Amino acid sequence: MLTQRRSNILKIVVGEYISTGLPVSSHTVARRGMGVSPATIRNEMVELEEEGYLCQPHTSAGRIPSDKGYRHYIESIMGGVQLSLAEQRLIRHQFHQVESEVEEWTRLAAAILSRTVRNVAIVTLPKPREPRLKHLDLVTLQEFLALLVLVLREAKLKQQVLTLEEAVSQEELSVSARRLSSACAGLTCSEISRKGLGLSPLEGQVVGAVVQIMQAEEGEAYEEPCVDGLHHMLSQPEFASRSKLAAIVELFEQKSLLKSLLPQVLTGEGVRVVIGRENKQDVMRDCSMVIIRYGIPGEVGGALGVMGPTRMPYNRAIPTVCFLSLVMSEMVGELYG
Amino acid sequence: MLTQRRSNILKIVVGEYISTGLPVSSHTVARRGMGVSPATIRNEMVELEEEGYLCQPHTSAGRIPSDKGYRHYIESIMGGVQLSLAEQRLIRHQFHQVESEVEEWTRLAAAILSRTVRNVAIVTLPKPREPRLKHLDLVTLQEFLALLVLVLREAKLKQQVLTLEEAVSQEELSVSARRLSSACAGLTCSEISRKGLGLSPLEGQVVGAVVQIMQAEEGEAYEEPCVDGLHHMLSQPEFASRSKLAAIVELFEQKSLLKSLLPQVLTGEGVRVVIGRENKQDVMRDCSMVIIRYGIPGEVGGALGVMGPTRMPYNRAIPTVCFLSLVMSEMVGELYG
DNA sequence: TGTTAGCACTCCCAGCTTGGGAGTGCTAAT
DNA sequence: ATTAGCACTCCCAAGCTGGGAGTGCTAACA
Repeated sequence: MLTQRRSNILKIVVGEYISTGLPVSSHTVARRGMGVSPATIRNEMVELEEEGYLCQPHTSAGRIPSDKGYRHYIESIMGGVQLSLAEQRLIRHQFHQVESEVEEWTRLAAAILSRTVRNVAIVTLPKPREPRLKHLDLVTLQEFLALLVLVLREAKLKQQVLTLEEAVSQEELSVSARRLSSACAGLTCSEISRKGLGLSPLEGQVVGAVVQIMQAEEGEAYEEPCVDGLHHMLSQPEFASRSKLAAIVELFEQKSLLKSLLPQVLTGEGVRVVIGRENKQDVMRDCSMVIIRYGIPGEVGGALGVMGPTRMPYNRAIPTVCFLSLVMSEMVGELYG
Repeated sequence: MLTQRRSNILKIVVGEYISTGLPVSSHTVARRGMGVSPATIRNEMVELEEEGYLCQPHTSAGRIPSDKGYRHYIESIMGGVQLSLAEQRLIRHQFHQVESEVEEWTRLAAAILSRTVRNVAIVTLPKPREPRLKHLDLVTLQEFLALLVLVLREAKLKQQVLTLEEAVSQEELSVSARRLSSACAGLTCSEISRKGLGLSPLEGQVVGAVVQIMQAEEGEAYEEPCVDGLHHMLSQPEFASRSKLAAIVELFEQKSLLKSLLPQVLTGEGVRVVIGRENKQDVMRDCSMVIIRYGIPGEVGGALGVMGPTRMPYNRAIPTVCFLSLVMSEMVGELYG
């Protein structure tokens, strides 16, 4: 356990380093109102370094927080900071503007998050744990082409073009669509596939496609994420090295990689902070993530979070991520009942 | 008009500079089989420089092509290079794999393009010039919430959540949907809005939403583009300066900016190459674009292209862009008849 | 015993210097 | 017209250097 004074020093070092990016000297800490001289601070800093909370880039430089230092700052020093009511109102207001379009939610969340934290934001669309069919429609495109439209329970659309064996009129398609739609409404993928007998060839084909689409939907833990704020990374001194930058940017472009990363990290509820070497990926050694789930547990949900160098404004990132999760959960709740 | 020899020299300088990124010396050109000594090459280079095809970074360096040099290379020297048949087959094959999903076409095109040219690729979804409604459906979500699903003529889906004035059953919704769907099928936005009289309040609300969605659809010249290969820029020496890089990345993240850029450039048919200072945007001063339209002229179409430093492999970029346009046009044609 | 002023020491870093080398333009000979 | 020879230019990486910021240590002090 840290003494009160050491705790204070750590707090100042973390705060200062996060805002300036430069190693923090004993003078700087003393000036931030500790009431003791730099020499005393130095003595304390030696202790903090020995206990692993701080480190020195080189002998005659100031101190910077280690991963452990950040961890302690977040868990024991920072406290449960929240967004101001004004900020909360503003965010809520922005969400109500795009209430009717689910896809816009994620974009908005990503935009807000990346802007407030000045780092890269990742937000996935909400995804049901067990997708159920709500409605199904068939629309003729050309003689042998029809468009299959699925509405999943969570107001999510899926489409696929079907190449038909024979020409079918829109009326026939509509009849089949209505039959299948009422037969399969509310069912899961596996329930539908069990029904797949005693149907006309056309209906068989449609059901096959439906099952295929829904299976693909079921397979993934998260939707493809929306990414915003990549450009923030360019201005960060920690990404000065080209190779590191390239590796990270590629990670974000290959959104499938991100998808595989989310489930590893997101076990359990609540906000999760992963700092520096706590990351499994080598590329992320100098990065931190603040991520969280949102949605209705066990029913429908997604993930959102922010990623940046370990020198990240956690006192902004954490409350913003938490609040966005809350708002998104509410919106999902309202829509999906 | 350039003499044959100067033309050859320009060709070698451009080719060499594109592949190495270093100023090209008279020795290098001589070694590439001109049959004359470096001194002769130098004399010619002085002429080429005076005519504005080449320039020198500094007095005692080799030459690099100017914008005018690239332009001449593309128009008079490069010739109508094409992709090899093997490459064409490979690309066609890849497209047939994702035949049924329009959105995948654009992603695939962007992936292929960015990979072959090793630069950033931009591909928009196909968009009808004058969207027409094909089909319409209403699905109840909750007591006062319904999902409006539009199928536009080009197999494009749109969705919107409607907040209803009163509770309406799925049956009633289906009846209204069927009525409106058959009444409005094949009509444009303005034709539908003219019909907007003598309807029930519910139907009025639906028609209102339909008109609004379709108007929004009509307003834009291009769909939001899919971007791939941003990471290629990081390895390019011309983006060594942080500020330039940041400006460009931001341009690509703000996809709306891109959308506004496309119509400016894409006037007329055929491939369009914009080199360096020919760009209107200051950020793009050192960049080139190779872009083209695809689709069915006057009916439905989109844009695709590649962007990178002026030192771009035009002899790959141009045929790839052209061929992708051809394939995408065919696919659009097949689907939309 | 905790705190602090003083001081020698460490080490980074920006700026300068320098030598080598790549490449040019010019000239004179072929 | 072409080219060998040569002096000249200019970049650039490497080495050097002085200043400065910051530390750890010591000894004095409350």
